[in-house]
Amino acid sequence: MMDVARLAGVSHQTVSRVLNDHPNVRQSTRSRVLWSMQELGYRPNSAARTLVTGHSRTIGVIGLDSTLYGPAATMHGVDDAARHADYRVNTVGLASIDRLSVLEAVERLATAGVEGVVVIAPLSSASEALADLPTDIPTVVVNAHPESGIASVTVDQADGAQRATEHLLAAGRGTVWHVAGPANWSESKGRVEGWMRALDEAKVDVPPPLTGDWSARSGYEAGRVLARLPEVTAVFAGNDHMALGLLRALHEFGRAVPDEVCVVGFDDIPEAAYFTPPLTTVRQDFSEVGRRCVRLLIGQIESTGDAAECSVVMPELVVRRSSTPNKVP
Amino acid sequence: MMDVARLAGVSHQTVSRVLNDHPNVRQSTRSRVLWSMQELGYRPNSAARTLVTGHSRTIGVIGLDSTLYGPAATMHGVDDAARHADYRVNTVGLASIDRLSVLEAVERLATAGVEGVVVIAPLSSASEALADLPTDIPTVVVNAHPESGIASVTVDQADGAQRATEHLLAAGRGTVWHVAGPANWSESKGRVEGWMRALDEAKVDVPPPLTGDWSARSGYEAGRVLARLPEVTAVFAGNDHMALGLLRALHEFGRAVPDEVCVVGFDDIPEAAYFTPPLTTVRQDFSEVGRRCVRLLIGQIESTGDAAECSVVMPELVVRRSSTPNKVP
DNA sequence: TACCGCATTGTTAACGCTCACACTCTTCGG
DNA sequence: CCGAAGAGTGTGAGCGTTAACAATGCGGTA
Repeated sequence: MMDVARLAGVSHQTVSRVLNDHPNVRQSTRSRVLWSMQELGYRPNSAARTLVTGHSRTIGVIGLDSTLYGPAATMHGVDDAARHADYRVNTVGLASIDRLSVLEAVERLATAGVEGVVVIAPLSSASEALADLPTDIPTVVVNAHPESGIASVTVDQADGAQRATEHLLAAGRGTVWHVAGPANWSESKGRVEGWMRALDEAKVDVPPPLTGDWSARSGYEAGRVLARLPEVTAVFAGNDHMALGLLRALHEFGRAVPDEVCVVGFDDIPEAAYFTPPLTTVRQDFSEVGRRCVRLLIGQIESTGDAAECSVVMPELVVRRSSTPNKVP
Repeated sequence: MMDVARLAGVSHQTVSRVLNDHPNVRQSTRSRVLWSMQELGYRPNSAARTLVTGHSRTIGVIGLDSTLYGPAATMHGVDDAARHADYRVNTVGLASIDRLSVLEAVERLATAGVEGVVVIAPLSSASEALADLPTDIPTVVVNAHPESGIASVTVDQADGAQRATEHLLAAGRGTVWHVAGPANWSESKGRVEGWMRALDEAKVDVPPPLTGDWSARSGYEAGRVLARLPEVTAVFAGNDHMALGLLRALHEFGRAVPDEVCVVGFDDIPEAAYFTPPLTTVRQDFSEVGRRCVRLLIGQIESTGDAAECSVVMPELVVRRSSTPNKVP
């Protein structure tokens, strides 16, 4: 910086002013400084700036070490929004999903000097771990439990699940079975809740839900059970990957989809439209979730705000072949 | 830090020594300092440390703003390896794929003070952009062209493609068609190359390859073309998602897989085993790729090394139902 | 006893930047 | 023609840490 100043014939402070777009710099001086910076290939040192201002312009993201579509898509939304707000993004993948590991991840980021944290790990354990966190650092959690009192952006899982279930009920085939996600995910809970609500309102029996782990494999396992029960005519899968496994199992057992069994998924992954048959599902706008996280977080950071705001994104039912039979069995 | 020193009755330098595990600190002093840190909830300031040491212990990752499985999985490998090496990870998603945007991303990271960059954006444009980069910052590129002379970790795409094609040829049905990935991806090129090599060696005709964009949609489009050509009996898809679309199209046109048409994909995404029918594919160990990237990069960083090393990971053919017909047509 | 060597600790000066303040030079109204 | 306001610029301090060197105290050896 001194070099730039010398070359431009000004003081280091003037260079700093140019760097920070201060108004009181003469145009000619400004361009001379700019030119010098160019000439010398000068790059401001962010560590020094952070040290003196106390602001790192960096947010941390805690993500799951998985390749699940939802978290990855949300991550991109976060990254994009942060870039536009001129913030850097520091990621930490969670080694395991217990609260200790969440705490450790937060600690890592805190030491790295982030100004806020977005948690894309919608596990109960994460929310709990965060609840009794040193509150000295702004935090936004994706799909946190509303009661937890932390700022969060949530997709209304229950609403989506309810609509999916109602859609299946509308086929008039009786009750709807459910392959749920892991019990410790808040998403799972919301979806189970919405599914039950729809069944209750329609006054039909609530069959016992099966539980998977979001993977196609687990959907397949569940499918092998369901396929053998002749009374199963409609299944709401907790996500699209499990729906894929389910479709596979039904196919193997010769149960035609959608003519014998209707299936609905959740997420609307890009491939869902190309399943056999194309999958009816509930779309979540993940990148919007990511963007809102950043907006909320930066709000908290820059206004020294408190307000544990919550933002809710509504999902949308996308009807495809897997739930629209031609003939009634 | 001063506070900690005062509470422990030592100088700030001794605190620093404890922090950095210097040998010459008496055990009793060390624990007293440690206790003070605990007591005061002290956290070292990484900006200050970076400023004085000149090392940020941060690496940058340039990724594609996509939810493709490969890049996401590689990213996790990088994140994991970096964490274990006690480096932080700064991500930047690429807004678009032109060279300007790559350069801009590198510039962002450089300003953020990263000590090295991993590029997970295996586009020709990325490699080119990187080739004429200010070489003042260590860089490792995933699947860069070997000729480019940059350090990289590559999966031997051509080998995988060749083996996939040979596997299809072994069914004895004549030539193998190919749905390639986008032309500007180095992966695509390698896979096309391997496919052609296999056909050449078997002395069979090389049909014109179709080109997709990795998405299931594009595979479906290609499938609608291929399904109508009765001479098509074996197809090698550039990745699993396109294979999925392909399967869908073949199904719609009543072409049985694998009995009429054999299909092989590439990547072995977790869902591939649950396609209808389960997909034969070529597995890439993405997290290994990520881990090696970090190892190479840290090697470059810490040894002030030059050595544009290249590391090659071999893919593996995974045979499933989609390429193993019962009856010969 | 005198002195060397080592373990342990303290002191001072950077690192590159921004902030607060001081200073100079215009410009303009009275 | 003088003084005040304000634009434009420079000076010095300090952000929290580590590196280099200096200083202290202890045990052992000549």
